[in-house]
Amino acid sequence: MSEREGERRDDAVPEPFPPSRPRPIAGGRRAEIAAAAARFFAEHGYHTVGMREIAEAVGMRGASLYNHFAAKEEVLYAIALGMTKGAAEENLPLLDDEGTPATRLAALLRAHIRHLAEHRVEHLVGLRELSALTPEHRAQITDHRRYYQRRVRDVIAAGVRSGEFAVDDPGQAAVAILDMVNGISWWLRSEHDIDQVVETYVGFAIDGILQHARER
Amino acid sequence: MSEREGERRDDAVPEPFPPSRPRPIAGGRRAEIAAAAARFFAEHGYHTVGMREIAEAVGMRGASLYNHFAAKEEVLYAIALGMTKGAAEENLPLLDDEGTPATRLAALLRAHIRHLAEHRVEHLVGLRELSALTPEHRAQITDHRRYYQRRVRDVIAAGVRSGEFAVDDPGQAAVAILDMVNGISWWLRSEHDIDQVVETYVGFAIDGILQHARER
DNA sequence: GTCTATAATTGGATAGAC
DNA sequence: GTCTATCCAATTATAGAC
Repeated sequence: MSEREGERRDDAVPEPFPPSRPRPIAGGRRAEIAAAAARFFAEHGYHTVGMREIAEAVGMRGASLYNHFAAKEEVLYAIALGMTKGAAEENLPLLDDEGTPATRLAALLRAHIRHLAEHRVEHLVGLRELSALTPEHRAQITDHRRYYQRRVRDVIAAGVRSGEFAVDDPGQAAVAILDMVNGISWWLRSEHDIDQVVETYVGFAIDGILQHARER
Repeated sequence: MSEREGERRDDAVPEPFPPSRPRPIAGGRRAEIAAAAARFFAEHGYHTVGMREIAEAVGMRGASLYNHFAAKEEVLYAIALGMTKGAAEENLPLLDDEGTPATRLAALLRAHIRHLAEHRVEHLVGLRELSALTPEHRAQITDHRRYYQRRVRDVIAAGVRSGEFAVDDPGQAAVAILDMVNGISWWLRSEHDIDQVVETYVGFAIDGILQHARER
């Protein structure tokens, strides 16, 4: 029920994720192409967008794209990877900060929703176009998402043990919360007040689903 | 704060949805084709599945499909419509039954999740392949979903007025709840215990997000 | 209503000059 | 690294016999 020493926590980081580092998406032309492609993919769907269309958006001809990506599918993979792997690397460290499970999870969710809002199109594409990836690439993306989900489950489980949260199945709660917040990328528009959305959803998750003790 | 007469309720059905009735999806060959297509679309994505593949699954040649559907996109439309319109027609009447907002919404969510579990592939396709529809068809589907969402919002608002629920923004709560439960279609497998999932999620929504008074 | 055959188009990817 | 030109494969949809 109490934490041990303040150094180790019972939801401490499990095996760190394998150091696969295919190629950085950030780095000039490549990033520019991926960003343009993500916008088109999000609006019209992966298969209806042609290489020529993407090329035109960044001011080159279709054939020139192959100097930056070996195939169209590689563009999609870069987008999906930047979203899943990127989100994991930027957000998950917050779970290792000081604080109770409730404060740490709240921090993660705030970062998660903000990340999702900033990379809305990439998120949408990464969620929706999984079936267009090669089996190998799809497996990579799925692994990253599973790892993320497991970390959330673990901090929820820690909160249940400490008495902060009251749910029967931390794994199911993690899935429900992540599906709920990821749903934001489907309807978020620039008109929305992000701060408002963030606080509302953190409340839904922590005070709502996880029944964070609110009477004391 | 109290209900008027027991006949009218303050979340009573708004304008009934327009009686567009393009063609019944149920009815022999057409339904068989749509069902097969839905399975393939869900697994591999709309654009990677060919008419030949669908035809083979129902024991005919690709060209013969055009005796039942005018185009491939019409198959997708039939699937999406059967899912959105079908769900609305089967589930929404539960909101007009007797009972408090909490019991009526719980009944709707139970039916919603069961409907989603029984038509899992259609649900997945209807959620994911919207961008492959013609603008007109996409607008139809979106209208149905908006109507469904509005009905959920209204019953939540009624629950807030009656003091059963405690949320600031019923519309936002409706979106969050529907995104959460619709997320089920992404990971549900036949191994899962549906009854368990249903009760867990109804709890997340009613007792959790909506903070249904649980201390009295 | 199903078939065979094929039209018509699209779009990913490559060759090779510059 | 970008271009022009082109190949090539895949796929929706149609024509017309049965």
